[in-house]
Amino acid sequence: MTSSAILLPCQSSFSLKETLIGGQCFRWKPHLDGFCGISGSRGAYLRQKDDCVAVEGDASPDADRYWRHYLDLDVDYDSIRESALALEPRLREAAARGGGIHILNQQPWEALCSFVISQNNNISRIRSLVEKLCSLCGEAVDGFGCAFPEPAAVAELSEERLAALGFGYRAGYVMEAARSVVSGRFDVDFLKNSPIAEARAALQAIRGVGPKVADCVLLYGLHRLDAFPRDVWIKRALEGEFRGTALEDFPFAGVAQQYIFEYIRTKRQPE
DNA sequence: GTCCAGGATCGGA
DNA sequence: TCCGATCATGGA
Repeated sequence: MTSSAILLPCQSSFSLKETLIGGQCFRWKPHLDGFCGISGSRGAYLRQKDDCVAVEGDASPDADRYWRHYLDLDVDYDSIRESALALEPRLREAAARGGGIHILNQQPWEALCSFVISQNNNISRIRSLVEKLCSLCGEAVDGFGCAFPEPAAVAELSEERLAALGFGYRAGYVMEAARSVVSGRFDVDFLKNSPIAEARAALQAIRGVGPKVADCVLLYGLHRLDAFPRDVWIKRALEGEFRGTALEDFPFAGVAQQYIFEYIRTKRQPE
């Protein structure tokens, strides 16, 4: 981390921590007063200082543009949050807790693979499994560990090998996800531009991808903010304090969902 | 030992 | 269409 830092201006409400550690992505680790991780083939050490994010470790000429986009810093989340609150006042507490979250612009394949792994699993174990996959067949990124593997590299593994690493019954699903990308069945352009019902159906045609994982891929991998992943926590909230909410049809439903997810998972912790 | 986790699939009602 | 059983694994 010897390269000079790039400073990216951000809205003062932005929370780098909640964005990187809140369950969208499983590759960022706390480091000193910031976070270390890899997106695509780029490693970086990110820190937030008030209205800026400092980027170190990426000497690429377009590092500024790349990380601005990855962190979605050009989108006005203050406006999204206010419209969500206007639509659903019960969101007040959740927005106070998770309102600094941005939706990352992750690689579609990484989101597909990560959330196939995530099914019926807890976050710490998902992180561990994703890390194993990267170490196994991801390319080394100087000073930051291994990149998320290419789909072709995963497609060349075997179900037995993955199962032996602890992937359990998901091993076959991970292989299938990789093959769907290699074969072109995972059509990013279609998923990005089709009506969301069609995009969901296309994703659920991949074995191991159900309704929840499909929406995670759409939200986190294709940046479709109208997607609305329902995991066990969100289902509880929808049957409890958010019963009858209109948020699911909100154009930025996925953002509101992320506030709720952060809120219900952390409200019993001091911070 | 039991329960749970950013669930999906399958067979049977 | 809906419901329950089942699927590995490890931490609480």
